[in-house]
Amino acid sequence: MDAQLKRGVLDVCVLAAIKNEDSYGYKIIKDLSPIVELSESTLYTILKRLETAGMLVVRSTEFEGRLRKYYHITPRGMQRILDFKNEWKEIMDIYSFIGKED
Amino acid sequence: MDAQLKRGVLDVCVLAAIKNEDSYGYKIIKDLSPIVELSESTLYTILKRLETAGMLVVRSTEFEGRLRKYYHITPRGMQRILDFKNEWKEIMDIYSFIGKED
DNA sequence: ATTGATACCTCGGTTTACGATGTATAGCGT
DNA sequence: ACGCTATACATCGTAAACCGAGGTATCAAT
Repeated sequence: MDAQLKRGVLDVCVLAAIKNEDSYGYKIIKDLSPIVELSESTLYTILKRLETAGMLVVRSTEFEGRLRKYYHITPRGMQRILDFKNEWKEIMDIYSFIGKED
Repeated sequence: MDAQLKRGVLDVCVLAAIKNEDSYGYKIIKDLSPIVELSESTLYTILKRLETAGMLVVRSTEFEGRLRKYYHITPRGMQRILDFKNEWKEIMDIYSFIGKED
């Protein structure tokens, strides 16, 4: 999928990936891979960004000798998802316009 | 609408705006404004980009003393629209994923 | 004469996806 | 013992692209 098209949706995808159950970086990538491909460098950048924005909180744990950071969505993060859904109507209007009069 | 969300769709919007009838910069902005807001600086950047990519061709004319550059879509530009429509399924999958299990 | 609409364009800032690269542990096959 | 793969984190530099601010110019209306 085109990199430009991902902008604006990747953030929300990551939030959606942790919405129902806390998750960690490596697992988020695996879970999202059937839906959207994203690299590790991109994911960790997004996670840092969302944390700074207060849309998720981090809890560092140790799992089988390896560091594992669990991410938990905040109310602000949930709101971000709702905002995106409200914006979806506009996206659909754009699609209708593009497909008009073939 | 969020600037990031526009990426990847604005190009196609501009192509769609000239798809059925040749148009010029100022008019394209007016025609698109109900669908997507975009600034002049953005539009002219996009037009130059699409021209370089061979997706449209330009014809300069004079209209009531003012310069007016008409843009005409090429087969490659039409193909770009088709490609976008094929990518739409992936976008819908993303939306389904985000809305899943509320 | 001044304002607003029409019509074009450029520059710099900011955001963001991604490849390349680095660190470290655990487990498996040879 | 050694290498490879999977797991799991992180940083850096690059390129793409939207936009505000600013610039130029014509024409109509006040």
